[in-house]
Amino acid sequence: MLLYDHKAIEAKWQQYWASHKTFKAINGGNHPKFYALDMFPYPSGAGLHVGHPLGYIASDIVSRYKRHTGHNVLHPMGYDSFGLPAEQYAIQTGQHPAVTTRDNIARYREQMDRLGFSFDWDREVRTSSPDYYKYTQEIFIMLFESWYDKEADRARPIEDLVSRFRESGNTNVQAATEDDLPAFTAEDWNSYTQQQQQEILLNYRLTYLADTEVNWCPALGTVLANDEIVNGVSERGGHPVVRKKMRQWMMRISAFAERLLLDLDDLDWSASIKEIQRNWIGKSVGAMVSFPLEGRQIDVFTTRPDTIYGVTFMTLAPEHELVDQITTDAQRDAVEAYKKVTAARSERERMADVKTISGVFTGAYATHPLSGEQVPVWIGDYVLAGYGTGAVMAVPCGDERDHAFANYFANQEGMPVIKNIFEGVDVSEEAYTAKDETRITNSDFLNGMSYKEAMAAAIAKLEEIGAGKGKTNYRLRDAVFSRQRYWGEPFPVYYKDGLPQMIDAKHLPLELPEVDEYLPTEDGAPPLGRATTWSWCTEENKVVSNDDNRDCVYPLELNTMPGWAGSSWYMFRYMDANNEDEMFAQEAQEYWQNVDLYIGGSEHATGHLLYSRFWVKFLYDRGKVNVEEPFKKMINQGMILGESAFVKELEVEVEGSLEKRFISQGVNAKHLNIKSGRKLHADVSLVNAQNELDVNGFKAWRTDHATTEFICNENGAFKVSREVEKMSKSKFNVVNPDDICDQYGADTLRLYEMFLGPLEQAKPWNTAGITGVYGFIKKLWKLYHNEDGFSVSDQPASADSMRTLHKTIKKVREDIENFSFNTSVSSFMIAVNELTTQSCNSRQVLEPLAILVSPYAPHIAEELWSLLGHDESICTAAFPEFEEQYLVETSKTYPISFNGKMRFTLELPVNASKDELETMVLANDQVQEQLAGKQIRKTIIVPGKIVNFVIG
RNA sequence: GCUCGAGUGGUGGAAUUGGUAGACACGUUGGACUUAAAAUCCAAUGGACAGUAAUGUCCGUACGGGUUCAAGUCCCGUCUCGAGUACCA
Repeated sequence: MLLYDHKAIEAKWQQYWASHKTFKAINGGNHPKFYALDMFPYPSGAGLHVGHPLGYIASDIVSRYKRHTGHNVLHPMGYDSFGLPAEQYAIQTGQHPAVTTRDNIARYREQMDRLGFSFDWDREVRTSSPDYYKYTQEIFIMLFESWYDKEADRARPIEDLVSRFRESGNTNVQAATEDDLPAFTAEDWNSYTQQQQQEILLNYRLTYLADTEVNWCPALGTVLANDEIVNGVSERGGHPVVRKKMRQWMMRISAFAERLLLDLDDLDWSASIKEIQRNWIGKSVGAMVSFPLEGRQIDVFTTRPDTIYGVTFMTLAPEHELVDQITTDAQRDAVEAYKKVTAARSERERMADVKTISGVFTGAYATHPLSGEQVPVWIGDYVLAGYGTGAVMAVPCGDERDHAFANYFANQEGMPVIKNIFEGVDVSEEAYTAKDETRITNSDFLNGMSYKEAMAAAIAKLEEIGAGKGKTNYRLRDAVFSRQRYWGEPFPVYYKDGLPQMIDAKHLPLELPEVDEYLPTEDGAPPLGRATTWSWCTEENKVVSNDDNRDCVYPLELNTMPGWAGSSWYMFRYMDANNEDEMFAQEAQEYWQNVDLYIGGSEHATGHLLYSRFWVKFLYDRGKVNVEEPFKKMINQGMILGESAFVKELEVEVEGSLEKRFISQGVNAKHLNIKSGRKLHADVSLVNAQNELDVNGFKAWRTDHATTEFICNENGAFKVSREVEKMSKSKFNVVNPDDICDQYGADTLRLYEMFLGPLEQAKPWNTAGITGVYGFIKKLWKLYHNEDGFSVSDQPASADSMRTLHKTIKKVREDIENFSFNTSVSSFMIAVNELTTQSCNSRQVLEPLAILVSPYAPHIAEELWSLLGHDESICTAAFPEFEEQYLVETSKTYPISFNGKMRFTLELPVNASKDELETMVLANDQVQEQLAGKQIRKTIIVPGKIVNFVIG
């Protein structure tokens, strides 16, 4: 084979790897383990574009490198195959989502197989497969049967809690629950009915049913989690979202807030993702303070108890439950009117418009717990019902929002003059929000204290008089876990007397029922409400018809689980993917531990990456796994952007009537009578590297524009304009990896994707640039061939060639360790260019070179390896070791600078001392020339680096 | 608004601890081969100025300052872009 035929070579080796199971990972053995994981894809109908494989290529390079360096590598792939698009498609076409999903997966698989990934496909998982989701259901049951012990700071079995209740009631139990659960004694507990006991336990379980304000998306017919909403509309589809009260399954992730925050420190993740998670968890340390009011009390959370004497008024959220009770008759009409107005404003309006200040005085006065003063109580929508207690103590001198509110309502009834408690600070114009630079004044016992001292003293005093206590608040809310959808995991739950009951894990999976349509029922129940066989028989332990009237038959839950359920634990399933008896064997997990390298997009920062950390901590507490974090190191690959092509369309007036014209980029349009213009996307496949449009192709594609006249440039070509945008079908700028593989091959595509730039950066795709790496591959091939065919000599290589080789070994090893793949590709190019110049065809160099490139371009490497006479796959070859001796040089090219400016270079002995260097350099003619009689004021010589003269 | 990150040729991007800015590619231009095209190969390519030329000088890493023998790299200020967040008390 003289010519490099990428199609034949790549097909041959892909087949070889598949039939030999080259990448099958074994659990155990003497080699150190390495677990490289990609975020598994949702198999969409559009297939892969060139942006998708970027991360897969990077993880594949690392995986192949780790195999070469003697690691046992786990590198699996699977599909996050429950999700909305398949269901939307089902609604439109009636095709079962399972069918759509299966077809899409087949296409993804085909595309991935062409790229030569070293996945162990025997471990594939699909979240929508009952073999998999039965364990997702099992974890749900485990969560239901657990509570969070704050004292031990971990999750525990619920039986444990029950026995505590039986012995001593709930007064000594510190559990993560909603606030203010009524206290009961052991006698109380034991006197409760089964039903009452279950209702109480529901308040403690890690997954529980609750009536909560949820984000309801009418267009999608489902609720959405906070992280599924972007700018007040749904992340998918951009539909409006409204608040609605619904009974939903919730996940008590808030119990884990502190651990989720703390353990971030030890993760090798990007600073930005960690920061996003920190903000999302939103820890704030402060105090709860109670303000009595006519036998009731208003509780507030504040991060600034040091400013307690600066309280000028209080503000409640309009939805606050006390509002109706405390409002005076005189203010009632105004308060009612305001409540009406704010309730009508959608969440989105409220968010978009944060500048408008609004509020109403309730007429009520609370009592300041320390000073005893009367403090007017207002309502205002700048206070959020959902955070803290839904009420604030307003300190205008130290808080901008309070200051703005006080200013806006200054001189009105119920708005006193702003109290100032900061020494020597003027707060008449704006609030003083700095903490550390002043002392407290006008504050009784806090006078003269700093922020820190006053914080501690105020909390101590409040605790002493029973008016408050130190408290830490988190922004992180419990997660809504119910979705009113069809294509998700069914809950293993049936209802008996309105109380949820778990199906025993041994009867799982509870498989999705068939439905006639994938829409909600007429009375608004989720799609599962359409199933006629969707009841649970507790005697037969199976799903039975809804018509079954026996006493042992109960209705099943109609909601399904959200997309993040299956993806929260899949990294463990890969460790023992075909286990039919349990989710994974303990030994398998103990062997593989957790993921050493996780590669995926940063868009999952507050969804998948937070929820999976939560589930892993839970599984750890319950002894299922021995690690607390799923992903030790993570890299977030940047998006590959598309280069869209645009055709400019003008509307011109010709003899009194309006006509359309397409005009080429760079053509002067002054002679036309232009009325308006716009640009249309042109499919990038119709545009060549010179930005010239295939006009006939365009006309055939956009038949609606077939008759429009094209105004071409002087060469008769029609040029489009280019713009970088997100790669997507709707922008007609999608580049398909299959096309690239056909034309250039997978090795070239892999190299080119890496060559584009640093993995983590977003960058535009430009197919034209691929010829550079394609040329490299061909030059690499030629190194091993002469006119007659394969030809490698057994003669030792020259010193130059050995230097080139070892320089490259060093660089590539460093680059892979640092995930700097783009610079490796450059150094391969340099190596091949140099070896070509050196006419090197020595086995001594070409054999290790094949191994060096094999993680990046595995097909050509395998082919060369086999041509070199090896029977085994190159994957088993040891990665070349770098040997310093080949890089040792006798001389070094020194830059000689004058006043910091490099003037020329000199070859000087590498081992010369400072003094020797100085003597040699000064003896040089060029130096004397540069000096031109000027004096040397200072000489800086750094051996191995530089020589610099300061002259003048 | 706040938080984080980033600004280097026409383009993607290189550049250990401060030590020869622009590696490697793309594109462009010129040339070779060819009836022609493609492919391939060779040469030039940050800008300005001077010179027939080899070459030399000056300016250049968003902008303005500073530290240093020496700054893309360190410090201060400004601007722009991107990401996250959005009244979180």
